[in-house]
Amino acid sequence: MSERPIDRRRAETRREILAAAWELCHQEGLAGLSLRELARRVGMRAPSLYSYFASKDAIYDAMFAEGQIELGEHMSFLPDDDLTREDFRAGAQAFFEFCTSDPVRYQLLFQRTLPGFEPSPETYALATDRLERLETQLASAGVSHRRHLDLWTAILTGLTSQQISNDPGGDRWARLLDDVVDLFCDHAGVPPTEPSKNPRTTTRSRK
Amino acid sequence: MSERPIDRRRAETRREILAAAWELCHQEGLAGLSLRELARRVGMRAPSLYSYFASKDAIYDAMFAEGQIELGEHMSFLPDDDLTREDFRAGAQAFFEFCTSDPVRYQLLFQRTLPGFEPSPETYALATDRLERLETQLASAGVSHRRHLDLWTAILTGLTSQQISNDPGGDRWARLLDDVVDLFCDHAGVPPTEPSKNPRTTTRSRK
DNA sequence: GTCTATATCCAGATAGAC
DNA sequence: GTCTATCTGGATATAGAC
Repeated sequence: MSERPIDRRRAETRREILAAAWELCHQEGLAGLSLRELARRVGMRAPSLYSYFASKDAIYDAMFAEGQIELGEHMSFLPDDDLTREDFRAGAQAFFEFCTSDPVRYQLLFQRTLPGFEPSPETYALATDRLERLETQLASAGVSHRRHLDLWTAILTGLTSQQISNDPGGDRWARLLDDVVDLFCDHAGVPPTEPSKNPRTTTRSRK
Repeated sequence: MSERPIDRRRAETRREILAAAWELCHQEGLAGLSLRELARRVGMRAPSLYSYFASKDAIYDAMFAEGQIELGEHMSFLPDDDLTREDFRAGAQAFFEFCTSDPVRYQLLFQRTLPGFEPSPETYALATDRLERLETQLASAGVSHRRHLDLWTAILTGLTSQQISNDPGGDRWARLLDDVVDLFCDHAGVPPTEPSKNPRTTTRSRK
């Protein structure tokens, strides 16, 4: 289970390559990733990359996995049980911020735009695990219909993708977030937070 | 103003090339458009395409324009004045169907995923004209805040993109459409349609 | 005017020397 | 592990036949 020095070094080089790949994609677009240029940036020739990744798609796959893990960490502040309306608001804000802060990452994780690329089963499992956790969280707030889960994801990705496509760097859709969360919560039956109490320490009326 | 035969022929060949380009993109993905393969499919060699389009991006631009015009036609059944809640429902259904029926076209029109490609000003004007018409239509139903316009587009593109990305060919998000339209209309103050009257022939209570 | 042929450049990927 | 050399093939652009 412990890492040999050779594996540590190898993992470090992989990380270095991935960091350069992200930077390159930020500059040239997700599909603009070129192995020659990527290799140049880490002081290699293109064929040497194949010692670390089996193919260009394997690099995309590792980036996809990295993005999913980052998203999981970014959302990990949310409790698994007894979500309040405040948690919905904070969760929406966090997801929105995560996505809009890196449109290229958003494109890789949530849009299917790279011809021929599909995440590997192991990597895709990261995405489904995350969705299952969300399902659990919503259910803990009494939102247990798949319709409501689907509505929640549609609302969030809708605001997010509009913000990215039509007002990058701005807040035209960001400002709608709180209203939309309230709209959803009213619809899905998540009770309003009592303004006089602290939602994180109050006993909930729901059992 | 009238077309010379030579221009007619040229326009026809352009249309033929565009049709083949759409077919190729449907098969290989939007970014998978190859000029060699495109030329092969219309019985040409690649360089001959340059007699009809100045560049590959010019082909994308023409496809973008074509898509915008198709969308305009697809939505043209909607009146410009006095939209009812029924019109919102029908409009949402029509937009959703238009988008999900051709994910590649949706990607070209609404997502910014082709590195380096931007529609020309003339072509982009088709998109802004369409959005202005939508603005007018919403205003005619008393929905005149930009917040509501933005919410409407976010909701529609959210449901649409989720359907395309996560349940292509299915109806998982399509089934949410009517509920969401009602949610939006309640929020934006579009009055419910009286069930006993025909919304297209009834005198509206709103002036 | 439109075509074929060709030139240049760049892409992902592999073989094999070291 | 990293390199050079090379394969296949796409994108752009030009020359010149017809």
